[in-house]
Amino acid sequence: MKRSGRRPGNQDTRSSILDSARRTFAEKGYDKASIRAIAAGAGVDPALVHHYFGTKEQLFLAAMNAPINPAEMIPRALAGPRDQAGIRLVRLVLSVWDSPAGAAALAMFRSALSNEWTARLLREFVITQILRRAVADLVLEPAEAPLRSTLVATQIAGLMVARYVLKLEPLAGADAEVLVAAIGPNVQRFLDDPMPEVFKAGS
Amino acid sequence: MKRSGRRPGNQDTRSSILDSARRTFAEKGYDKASIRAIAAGAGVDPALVHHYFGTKEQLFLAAMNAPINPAEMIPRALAGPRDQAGIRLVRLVLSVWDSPAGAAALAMFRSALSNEWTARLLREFVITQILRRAVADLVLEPAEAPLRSTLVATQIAGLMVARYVLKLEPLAGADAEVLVAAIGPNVQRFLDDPMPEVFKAGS
DNA sequence: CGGTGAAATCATCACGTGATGAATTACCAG
DNA sequence: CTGGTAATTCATCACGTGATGATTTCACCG
Repeated sequence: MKRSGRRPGNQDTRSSILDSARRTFAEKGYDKASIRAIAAGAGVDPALVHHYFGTKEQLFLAAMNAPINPAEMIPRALAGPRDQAGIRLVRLVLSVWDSPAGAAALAMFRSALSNEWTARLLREFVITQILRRAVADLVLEPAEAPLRSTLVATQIAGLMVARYVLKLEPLAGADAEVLVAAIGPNVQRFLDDPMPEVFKAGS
Repeated sequence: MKRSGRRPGNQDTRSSILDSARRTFAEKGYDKASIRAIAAGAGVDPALVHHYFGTKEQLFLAAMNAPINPAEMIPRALAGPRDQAGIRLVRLVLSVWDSPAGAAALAMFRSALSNEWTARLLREFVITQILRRAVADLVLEPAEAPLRSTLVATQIAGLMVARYVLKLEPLAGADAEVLVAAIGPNVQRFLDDPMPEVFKAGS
């Protein structure tokens, strides 16, 4: 009367595990997303998750690898008049995160806020791939690029926290273009506005 | 050969537990801050923590109650010329969080990013005590106050995330006044700048 | 028809968590 | 000196976690 063993049909369980992993990581973060919950979300035994992807870290990396590919969308933010880069940046961020494909990005972000090694992961990813590779190009004075790009990151991260994590109303339910129009110019000013003369005081 | 029972000396263990709780909550967040770790930080048995404060939630609330009292510092942000409120607000935030007393606030913030009920806690606290009670007064047009104040919250939250949670350099190590000068004006613009005409598109 | 390897499940293990109740000790009033 | 009460510790419990190894079943190929 045992019914172990292989189940008929489904040969796409591997990718359905990945889907469930992205969804679960997105709404719970890395720590609180249990392998059991991910397995249940895919209608599958927890051990099977380990069978396909080894450890939990590897599953997380596998879930993040495919959908996060900024190399394709960075040019889209750079193209166009330079004095509207801030607006384009905010619009790009919102369009990515509001789309279903943004679940993976949201997963990584939420995880980075509560877990140490995912935070390191995101930090290095954001710094090397986004800030230094894209935002820094928008800054005229190279010496100011590091601080200016982290200031931009400040506004973008705050938007994501308020809208997607804390869900502060009415901002969380606001139309994307309203936010683009309201926040974009401020991002632009982080890129352009003259820096205070206190600039040399670094660390 | 048992050495249970009461220890000599120390009658201030209760407050030392609270101290350890604030420190631990601040650097780990609500979930990852184990009662065992808090007890160890105070050099005390875990059961004693339950003895003084009942459940973990009650301990968290007790640890947050005392040091978070915005009623005293809100007037400080409101006083002064209205067109520099943004600068004063950023300066106030940084001064609070950079001080050792800011550990409790940091605890609440980090916890709100990873835990559901602490998020609700902070959300309602921030909305009712900070935004509606202070920031909203700075907005000229009352109808715009809700959105404008959450926009301000966006920038403030992003500053805290980047500086204290993700620790993005060079922003994390930057001098406070540099950030005040760079970010304050943008906060001010969230209060003053004309809103886009797309405004009616709410939820 | 058979058999080989992958897919899937079951039954655990070791561990850390929050929490509880009993036992032990120190302090203080009488 | 003697109770009694509060402070502190010990020994657990029940639970959820990530992970492993054995075992069973299916699919496919010859």
